[in-house]
Amino acid sequence: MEIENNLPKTFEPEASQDRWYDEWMKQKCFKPRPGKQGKTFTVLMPPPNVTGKLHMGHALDATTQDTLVRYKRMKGFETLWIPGTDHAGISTQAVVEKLIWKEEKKNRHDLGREEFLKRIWHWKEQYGSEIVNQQKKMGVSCDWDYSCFTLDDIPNQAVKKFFVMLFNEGLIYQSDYIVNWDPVLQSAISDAEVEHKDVKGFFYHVKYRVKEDPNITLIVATTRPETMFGDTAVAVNPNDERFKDLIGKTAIIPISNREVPIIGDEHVDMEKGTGCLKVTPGHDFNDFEIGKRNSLPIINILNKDGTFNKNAPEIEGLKPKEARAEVERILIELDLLVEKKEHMNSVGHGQRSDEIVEPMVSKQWFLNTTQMAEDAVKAVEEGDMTFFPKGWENTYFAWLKNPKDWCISRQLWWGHQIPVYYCRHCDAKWAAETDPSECVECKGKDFFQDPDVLDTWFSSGLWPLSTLGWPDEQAMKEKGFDRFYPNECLITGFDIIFFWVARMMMMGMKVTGKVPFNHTYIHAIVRDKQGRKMSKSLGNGIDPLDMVKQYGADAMRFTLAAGSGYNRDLNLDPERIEGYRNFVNKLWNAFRFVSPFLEKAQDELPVKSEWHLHDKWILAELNDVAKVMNEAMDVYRFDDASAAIYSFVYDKYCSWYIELSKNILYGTNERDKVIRATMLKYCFKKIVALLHPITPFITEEIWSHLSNGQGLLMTQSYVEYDEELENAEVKELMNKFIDVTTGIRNIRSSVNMKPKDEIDVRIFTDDEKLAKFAYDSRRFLKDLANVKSGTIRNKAQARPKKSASLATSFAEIFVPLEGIIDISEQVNRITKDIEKTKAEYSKVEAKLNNQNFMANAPEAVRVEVNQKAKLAQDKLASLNQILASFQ
RNA sequence: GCGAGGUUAGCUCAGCGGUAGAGUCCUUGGUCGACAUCCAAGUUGUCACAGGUUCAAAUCCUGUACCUCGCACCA
Repeated sequence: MEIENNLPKTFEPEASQDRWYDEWMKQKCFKPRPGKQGKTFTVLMPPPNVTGKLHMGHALDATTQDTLVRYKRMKGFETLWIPGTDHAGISTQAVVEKLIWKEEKKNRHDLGREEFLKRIWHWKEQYGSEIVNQQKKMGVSCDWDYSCFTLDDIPNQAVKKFFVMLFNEGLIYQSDYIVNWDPVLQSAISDAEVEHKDVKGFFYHVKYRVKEDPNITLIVATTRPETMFGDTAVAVNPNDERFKDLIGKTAIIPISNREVPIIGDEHVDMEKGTGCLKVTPGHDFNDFEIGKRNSLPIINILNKDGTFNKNAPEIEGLKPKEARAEVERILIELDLLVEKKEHMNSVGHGQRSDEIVEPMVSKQWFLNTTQMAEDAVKAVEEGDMTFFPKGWENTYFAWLKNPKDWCISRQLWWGHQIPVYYCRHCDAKWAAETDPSECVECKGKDFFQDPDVLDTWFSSGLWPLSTLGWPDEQAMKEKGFDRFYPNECLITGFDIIFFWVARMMMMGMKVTGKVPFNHTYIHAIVRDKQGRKMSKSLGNGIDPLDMVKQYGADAMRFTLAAGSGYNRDLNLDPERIEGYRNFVNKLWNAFRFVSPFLEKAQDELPVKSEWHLHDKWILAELNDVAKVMNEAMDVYRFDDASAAIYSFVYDKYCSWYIELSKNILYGTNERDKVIRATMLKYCFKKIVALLHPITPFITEEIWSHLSNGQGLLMTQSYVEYDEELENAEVKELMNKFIDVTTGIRNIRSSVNMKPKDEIDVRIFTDDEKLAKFAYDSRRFLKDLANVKSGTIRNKAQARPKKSASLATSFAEIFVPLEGIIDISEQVNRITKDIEKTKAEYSKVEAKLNNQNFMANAPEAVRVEVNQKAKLAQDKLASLNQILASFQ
């Protein structure tokens, strides 16, 4: 029979991807639709930066979320996936500033705030949607109508409302405090944005004279001698016998010769350094605390760009590194430097700028998070929000159980300007949700808004609320706030557990009293195949769009899903994507095989009495896969789900079911052909449904050929486990049949037979069911192992002499080839197998002889071990039979 | 310093009390109507190390070594 097939030989992803994405959009498949569960399912996409380009982390985010969302949608939940983008204050401002500098050699101050912001908005309109288009290439099925930008009207309102609320409660306050100052951004940054890196530096021992007693010099140890211009005390431990008497006296700072008090403070560690500490409250976190305790003055010696100011005249205008060298030179000149030795120092760097941050005292806005943090901890402890995998709650707790006030002001222009107003006339200071027209106190018109903007994470923290319309009541109604809040699940990486997850928890609970989401699934960080972080400097980045182009979005997605379980690293090797591309193609070709027979297939399964054993078997196996996949998806084990369907498609459906079907489909019995075609089609529909959440494009493509106008696959029901289809007996029988077939192939291979050499096979078994089934299946054995003829007898019968042979625990297989085969080689094979089987047997035998085992092991285990012993014995007996046949 | 995770086949990883698994790689053999992005057969492991608990340990406990990652400190 000639088969006509105009389907391409390999799956062509690109055309399929665009076509189906457009179709899904056209049919509004991404919009929430009430389903049979009668419940909603909401997922919030971590909003990528508008400056962003899709990287592997995003691709993983997109894959896990889209897989989950498509799954839940098919399960019949009213599913909403909310997309959006983040204004990402610091990085966006930096990107645009750099661009303007490159093109016009102007900085933001040259342009002025208003003009600069106009430029950023312009840039955002032009490039900000790039990442969205890239997400679409990956097939994400979020409801784009919900899409939101953190600087849109509603998020703006949310930020102001929340700010004013907490301001009026006294939780947001302004204070002169020592903060991490990023000299490149010229802004304060939060503790969380500081990364500590080890830097090689020096330890300096410097002489400080004592005014009251010229004979005494104090040796002060420091890593930063240049900051001595900001010293306002020298501190020793009050219990330190060496220096006790000096407390209350006066030290003279080198170079500037300024006089400062010598104080006692418990913070000073007698063991460390020289036991004498220079105190610089303006530029060191610990010293700031010492200063507060001892009412020391603060001297700021740095400009906003990190250079030294006029309070350090000898090094004014220098950068810290140059200043240090200069101070060192002067100290040597004055013979005040006692010692300089190498020292590894961990120094704070700005996360965005990668520049050394300088502790500096300045007026900033802080949010007191003590109570909110406590509530957020409690919510997880009491199970209102659960982490998957659970271990990540430790990271969450570590941050929230030791809350520090959060510095929320940034000296930037791009972001939410702090809604606090100052009256020039009467010194009033107030927070307002809407632009005020007059001073709240004196009704004067001469007031101004605080120039700072809020930390990006302040608006991100309100994201679960603002994306659903809060605080605008009309918008909340339209977007279904009451139905979709709390979200069901948040999916993100562990690096932003405290930046984002913790803050959403705190802020969401503060506003609504309810957690913003019930689950947090923390996925892995994508690394290169050697486990290194992907970075520009290493050049080891893998561009997801390249991969999509090369292998298709489905292959890319399957790879990421298969790598996503409860692991924290995902080491990605492009070869793996290639492997899964092959899988996608395998599926395609399986479909190509089935497709010519679809005409014959009926829509309904035939009555059970017409099911062939193969049919019962494949339906039972398919049912198992459905069970595994449902269970795995529900707990975010995308790896288990992927593995289950992968092995089903390859090892069950293609290798056996399709192969066994050929004889029927190319045979003469028309009724059998119809049944088999129907079964193949039925299974294929289930396979593509099961796979659809992971590989949406090819499955939708194949479905379009199978569906007979049932609509799109993505709107179909997911495959559920069905107890009726369980069939342990059939599975056991098929497995034995597979073992026999494999055994025959094995024998063929061991004697180097060509595939086209036909053979005669003698099978000996006492398993009557198998004997009957194998006999009935003789035409299939011809196809599968080129068996021309053979016999099936019970083990009481005599074995053929000198045959290539093999034994399982339930059958012996002989292929008489006397004269052709190398007997000694066959004897070797069998002997080796005997050794192996003996070893297995002695293991179980030891258990059975162990009285403690028999007394303590559970019944089920004992039965199992007994069975194993019997199987091993049976196999041994068979092997010995075979060995005897060589005599 | 505190905390979390890891160490299983050459590579990438799953398994987390009852006979060591997958993919990939490798070896051998295969062209005829699904697929060479394929098929068949095969090889591959002191489950880091040392103790302990248990009838039974890759799996639980303790310790050691090495690797990752957080957090803190750093005069």
